[in-house]
Amino acid sequence: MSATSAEDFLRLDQQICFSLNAASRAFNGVYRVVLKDLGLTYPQYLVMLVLWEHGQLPVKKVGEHLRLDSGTLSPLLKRLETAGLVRRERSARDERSVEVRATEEGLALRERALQVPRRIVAATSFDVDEIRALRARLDELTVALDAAALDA
Amino acid sequence: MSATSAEDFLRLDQQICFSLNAASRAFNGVYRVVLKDLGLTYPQYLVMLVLWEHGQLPVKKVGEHLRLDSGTLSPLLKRLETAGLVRRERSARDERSVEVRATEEGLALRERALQVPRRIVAATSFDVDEIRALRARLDELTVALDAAALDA
DNA sequence: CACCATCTAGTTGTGCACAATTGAATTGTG
DNA sequence: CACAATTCAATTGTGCACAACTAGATGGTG
Repeated sequence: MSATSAEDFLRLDQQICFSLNAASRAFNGVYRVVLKDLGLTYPQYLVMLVLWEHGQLPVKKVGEHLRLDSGTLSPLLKRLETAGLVRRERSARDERSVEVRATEEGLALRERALQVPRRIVAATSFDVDEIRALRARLDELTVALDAAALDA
Repeated sequence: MSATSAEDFLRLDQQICFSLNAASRAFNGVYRVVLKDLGLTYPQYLVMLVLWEHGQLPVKKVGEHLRLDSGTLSPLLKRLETAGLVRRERSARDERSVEVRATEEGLALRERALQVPRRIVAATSFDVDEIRALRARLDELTVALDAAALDA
């Protein structure tokens, strides 16, 4: 009778998912506010972070950094190109590949973006160690979930 | 020189957001696999959970439970109605409101859904206390982020 | 009682995530 | 070298999140 019932599990799992989902969307809300000045969405900001850090990269590599595929990246990069922040050029060495890099305008945006992270961290009300611990926990979770998704 | 630079903050915040985002999407992936048999997406499953737990509810209340607005719920509920799982009826007492409830088929689906949570919890490789602790942490985060989003 | 602010769903439009497919280029193997 | 398998980006289609707006119903106030 003390065995955990399906109902208990249901409540429990609902809450962890709700919590994760809610936190993710709450983050998104804060980013939306903070990034509005820069004219970027959160996923676009992530792409710019990757380009600022690594310079020119093929779409494939950008996708590996962000765990995104071309179905998401192609239209996103096209919007960034329309906004004048990145350039896409088919690679001469491997014609399958498309190299992406920030334009001058895209590089200039980095200066204004430098204040973003501080504002985000402040918004969490967590300190560095707390964030680190939470991140580690979430990464464990992701590894386990990814492994589980492959089985079924 | 020991003050945390903008670059450090950038790296840190990038990782917490990456981690949260990745975990959220990993959860989604597991749910996609597990819910495929039931013919539900994860958000649809959440709506059914609410209806199973609370019975008939106006769209507004469903949205409050899930933190979703009519822009998301209206088409989602329409899909569930097309699938024969819910019914929508404009309230007689308040014509602004639309009452949503599970059909018999929708209620029957609950039996098959009872096994879902156990599989999800198993996929996390976390035990009950770990999940509870993580959930509490995420809820704190959400509260802080929501509060911060209102300021700006 | 009349009118205005508010509330509720729904719609429209934008952007993201992801599955599935396509087409072209490349690589590996016989 | 030829050809089959693989790789990469793009496209198509579905579904969700959210902002902005519409239309209709309701309720409070002068």
